[in-house]
Amino acid sequence: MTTTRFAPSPTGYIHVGNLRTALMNYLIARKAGGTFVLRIDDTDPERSKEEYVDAIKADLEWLGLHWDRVERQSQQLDRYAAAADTLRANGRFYEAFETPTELDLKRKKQLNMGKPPVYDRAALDLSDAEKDALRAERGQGVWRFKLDQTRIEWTDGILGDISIDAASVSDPVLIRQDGQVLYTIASVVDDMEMGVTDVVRGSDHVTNTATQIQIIEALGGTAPRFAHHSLMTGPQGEALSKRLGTLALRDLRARGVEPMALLSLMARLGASDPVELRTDMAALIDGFDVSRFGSAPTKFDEADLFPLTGRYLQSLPLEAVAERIEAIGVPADLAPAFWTVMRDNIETLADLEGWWALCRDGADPVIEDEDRAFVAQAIAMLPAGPFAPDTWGAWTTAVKEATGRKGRGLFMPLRKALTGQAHGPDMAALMPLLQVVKAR
RNA sequence: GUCCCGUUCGUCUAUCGGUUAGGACGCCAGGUUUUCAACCUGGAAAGAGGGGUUCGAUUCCCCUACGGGAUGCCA
Repeated sequence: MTTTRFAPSPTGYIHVGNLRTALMNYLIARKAGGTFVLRIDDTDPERSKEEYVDAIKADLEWLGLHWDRVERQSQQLDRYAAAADTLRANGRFYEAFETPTELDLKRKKQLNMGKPPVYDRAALDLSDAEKDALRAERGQGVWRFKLDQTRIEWTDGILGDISIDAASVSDPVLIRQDGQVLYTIASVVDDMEMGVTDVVRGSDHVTNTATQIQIIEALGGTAPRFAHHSLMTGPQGEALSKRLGTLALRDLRARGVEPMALLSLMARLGASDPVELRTDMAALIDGFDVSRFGSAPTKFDEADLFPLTGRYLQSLPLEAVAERIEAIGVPADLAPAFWTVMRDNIETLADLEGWWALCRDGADPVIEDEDRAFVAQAIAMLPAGPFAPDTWGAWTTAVKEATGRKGRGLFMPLRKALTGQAHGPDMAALMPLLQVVKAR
């Protein structure tokens, strides 16, 4: 049975980058009829905050990415300790005593000599007496996993065949000096115990995967399938991390982005399938295939979200937005007509307010110099309100006969005089909603 | 520095050595609509650079450049 997981650490709000990972895992699980686990990676008590746990859940729920199970790493600490014992028993775990400063110095030296900054395994040569002495002097050491220095290979669901030389990677620290268990082992233990079959995450984890494969094997497990999607960049190819501040899900939500618009983009961007609006999750699940994603960095442009949002809104019936329309002050009797007219002309629901203000208060007319006389004459012919659905047709026909104008030259000046804009809803349908004509 | 991955129209991408290099979105132009939008038709638009291998390279190999990632007692 397919089991996937989304494993955010509650150290901030989730953003579009996280969402891509979450969504892929969600869609894979749903498509296979499997299980989608939400795992809160809160092993770091310093940075993890409860506030963010709640925020992450709220964001996922807003999008409709419902999880089947939720787990917290902070409640699995005994399992990690047990795994550490296994590694010790296997001879794959060793204690090291270098201070962060010493390690930093070693790395700099290696770099200067043009060598890769890989931990030199000096601790492996320590005798028991030396360890005792160091422990007495410095306290507990850190525990490192002893990599088997061969090439680590796997077939990645997106990247294809990957091969990494373990000798080019430092033996990972799995337990800190203060005893805190680190992500690398916690993640592996959880994936094994939760029966995760498919690990889909960002390509920033590729090197982790190499070491984790060895850890899994050392613990007697079998590696799951891995797939690493590319990371996104901004529209210019710049690292997205610089702009992530404005790309949190809650910011996008505040800016009026609709969940299905966001999901439609994220589920296809970077894949060979066209990005088009899907109005429900089933349609998204249906065409999803992680192997169709490319491995090159993907440019993400938040501007793409708004046309999709607009198209989504067009598909909504009045009931879906009735509350919002009432909230901006549209009388109940006008609401159906208002929504029918406006939904084709908005990008986000926030745009409705402007249109309602225009209907309620009228718009400052925009009149070109050469149209001044024409508009004055036409406005004089405009019947008194309230307007009916046939007002526009009757009025423009009369104006046409009186002035000889026709086509665009007839309608555009009138549109601009009444709405102050060159673009907007169908005038015939808009007229009954217009309460005030400032051009009078 | 070292390691991993990458680079095809503006964007996301297709192409398992031989194609007029295809599609989608966007853009432009016509058409339709008595206005806006929508829609229809058409159009412009791409293989980073240099070497190989081959009858033939976007495709395979090498180098260079550029981009992203990794190189933590973060995740």
